[in-house]
Amino acid sequence: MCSHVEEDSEVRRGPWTTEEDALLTHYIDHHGAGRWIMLAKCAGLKRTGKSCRLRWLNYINPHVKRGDLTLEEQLLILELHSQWGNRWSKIAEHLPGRTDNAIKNYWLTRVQKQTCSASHSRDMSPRIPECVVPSSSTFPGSFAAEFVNISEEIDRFSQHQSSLNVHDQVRNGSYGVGGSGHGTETMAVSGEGCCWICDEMTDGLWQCGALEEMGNFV
DNA sequence: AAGTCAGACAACCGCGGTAGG
DNA sequence: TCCTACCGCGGTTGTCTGACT
Repeated sequence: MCSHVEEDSEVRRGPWTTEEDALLTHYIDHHGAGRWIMLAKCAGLKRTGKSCRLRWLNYINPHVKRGDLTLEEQLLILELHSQWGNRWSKIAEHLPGRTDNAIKNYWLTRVQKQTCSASHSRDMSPRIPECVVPSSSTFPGSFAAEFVNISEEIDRFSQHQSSLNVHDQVRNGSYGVGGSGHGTETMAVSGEGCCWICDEMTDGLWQCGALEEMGNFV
């Protein structure tokens, strides 16, 4: 069954080489994925089964989508994280082609960092973020009136993201989405005092506090 | 041009769950 | 029921690369 068992017990670590990638790809093409410990031996790789599995799932697998996360994906991650917490594999199930590792990295390097920098600039007490309270200049009309338009904004999002259940979260008070009135941004507010701006121009997701610090949001 | 730093992401480690003997 | 091997997940660390001085 396995004609390529290496006697050498030395285990390689660190970055994968193109030769190793080729060996792994070739073996999986012919025998399929799974049985990783056996696979590692039979493919002639001086790697652990775990390492092979990780390399396949996170990098070599042709279904893995690479490159920047889209605005829709970023929003979806936000929503799913509020629902599942750090259950990265669970979150990844809803983002075809994205791996749990990639989502985790995205969250830790982008989202969490922004949240931290924003919270450090203020006291840590729970509060309604300033950005959801409309000032007369930036949010004409009453606070209530602003939220009347939320459903329209959600519908806009739903056109792009039929899988989102933002409607439900807004109803139960854990999530809010409202338009800024400028046509290119949409605001999402979590129930934990966290506020996000989706900028369709830059295809990015901004945390209110971070934006305020940058002077772009008053 | 060289050195330093920070961000992004790939890879490893440890733990818990599960299936099979 | 216990033991062992294996798998998958989440947290953490390591490495690379580009920006900045």
